[in-house]
Amino acid sequence: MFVNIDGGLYNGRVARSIDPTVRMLQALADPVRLSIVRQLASDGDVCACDLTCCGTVSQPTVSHHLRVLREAGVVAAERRGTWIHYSLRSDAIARLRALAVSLEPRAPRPVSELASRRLRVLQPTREE
Amino acid sequence: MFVNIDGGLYNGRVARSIDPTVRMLQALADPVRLSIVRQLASDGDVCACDLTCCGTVSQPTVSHHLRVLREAGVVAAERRGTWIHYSLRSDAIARLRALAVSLEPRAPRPVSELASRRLRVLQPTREE
DNA sequence: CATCTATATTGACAAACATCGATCTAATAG
DNA sequence: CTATTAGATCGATGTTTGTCAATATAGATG
Repeated sequence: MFVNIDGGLYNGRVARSIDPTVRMLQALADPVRLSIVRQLASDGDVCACDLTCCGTVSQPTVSHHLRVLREAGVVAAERRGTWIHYSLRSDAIARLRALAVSLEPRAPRPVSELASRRLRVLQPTREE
Repeated sequence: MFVNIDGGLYNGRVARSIDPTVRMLQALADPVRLSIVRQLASDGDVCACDLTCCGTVSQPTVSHHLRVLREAGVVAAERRGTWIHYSLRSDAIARLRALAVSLEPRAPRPVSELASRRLRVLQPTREE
């Protein structure tokens, strides 16, 4: 058992990732959950019953997906009487936007960063 | 067997999603793959060998992840002699950014959209 | 209290997935 | 052709995940 590339423990598989960005992406990376998130984005504040009745998945499945989204910090739940209203968390959206921006192509990096690439003394130098 | 919420076929589980955004999110939602993508974003153009040697996962595993990223349209591969260079696809990043923007809170929607919400004749009207 | 409705939880099951060792393929060098 | 190196593919394995039916919980209401 050793520490993995992302800090998670390795025991036959990568451990449940601690990186909040990965957790958010895992939560979004399901058709039903993304559909829920899109509905929350367009409606702002949605009762869980509105999500249950309109989909093709059962109520327990919707509840399960809402739990995944909640535990990943993507949605917030607020009880109002019998109903529970769900809404998107703005920090989650901010995190997603930050990821997109961080992956955007940048201006050429300083030489100091390039110098840290691994040496390849046993291989012919790559052109470029 | 019936059509699912996202158009995929249902046969005990949601079929492999056709939604390219979901495919992209599934590809990104893994610690090793996100780490690869981040390295590609910072280095611009990376030889697969540089990804193999620096991680804690084996070469076949890296190759597998690169395949997933390639098939999801996140990265592009280009052979240069013995090496294969990988780079981020700008359309994938654009898609990610578009998703983030589409989830951003908007100005209040026109009433016409609100009218499509389901009627709840058997329940007391919710305040709000 | 009993009843009803909205959600959550549990348990089970099959499909998908991440991982690795072993092997295969492709390109280059001698 | 042989040897070497970079990558991909295969097969097996254990884990995770999405799904549902059944059941439980929680608030409201009579």
